[in-house]
Amino acid sequence: MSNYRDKNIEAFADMFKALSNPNRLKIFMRLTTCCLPGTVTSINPGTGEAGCACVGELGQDLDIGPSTISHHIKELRQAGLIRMERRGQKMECWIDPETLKALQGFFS
Amino acid sequence: MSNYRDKNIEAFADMFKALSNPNRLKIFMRLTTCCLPGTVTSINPGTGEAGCACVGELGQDLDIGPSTISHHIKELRQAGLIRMERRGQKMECWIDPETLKALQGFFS
DNA sequence: TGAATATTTCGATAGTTTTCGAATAATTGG
DNA sequence: CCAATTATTCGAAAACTATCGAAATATTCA
Repeated sequence: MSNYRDKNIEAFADMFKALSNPNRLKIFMRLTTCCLPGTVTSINPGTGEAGCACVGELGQDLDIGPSTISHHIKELRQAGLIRMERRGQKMECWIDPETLKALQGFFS
Repeated sequence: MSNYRDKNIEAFADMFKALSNPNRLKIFMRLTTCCLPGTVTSINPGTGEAGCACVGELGQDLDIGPSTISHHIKELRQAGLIRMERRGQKMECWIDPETLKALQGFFS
């Protein structure tokens, strides 16, 4: 009887690939940080839960252009790590809680 | 006051890069599996702890040549995920327990 | 409507990664 | 010592990635 990890090797490899670039990892970590109480910047439009940031905010202090930021965020989204939704002119991003749980389980 | 993750972004990115290749991820998972009681194949020469496998064993069922296996295992070692030591003709590999702990902590 | 803001798409380029096969090295046993 | 086993190094080819800048798209506000 194979377990959850064995059935999803490709999906986990995609997640780790998304996190393998330092700039993408910083974006991911910024999102996990702003999900903590006290550092919330806004409310998820989709879930109503606390904790998200727009593309521009996520690209601050990263020394790469907006088109590259956009590309990286797309990679994180396609790996299933983050979710996003338009709110006015901005695109709000937040960590996918199910995926985060899966990653926590992977190493335990 | 910055935390452990923030100080080691590059190191974590290197670990995730090492795990981002499906073949390397399978090797890593095989090692974590054989570390569990009941599936132990041998004893770590370095630590005396249970759970390790040689390069040839790790490459089984992977459909890639031995030089590629060797390359992948080198990547895992350089990322700090595994440790290895010669035992006769074979090189025995095992998971670095400290690094595994760091990864567990990263997502929690 | 038109300017401003925020983000994405596209095409290009430089650099990196995966994999192979051949050659090389380390170890053991006859 | 020699052959067999195990693993590594090297050089090459194909595929992929990170980044840029210009152009395009979406939205708001005056």
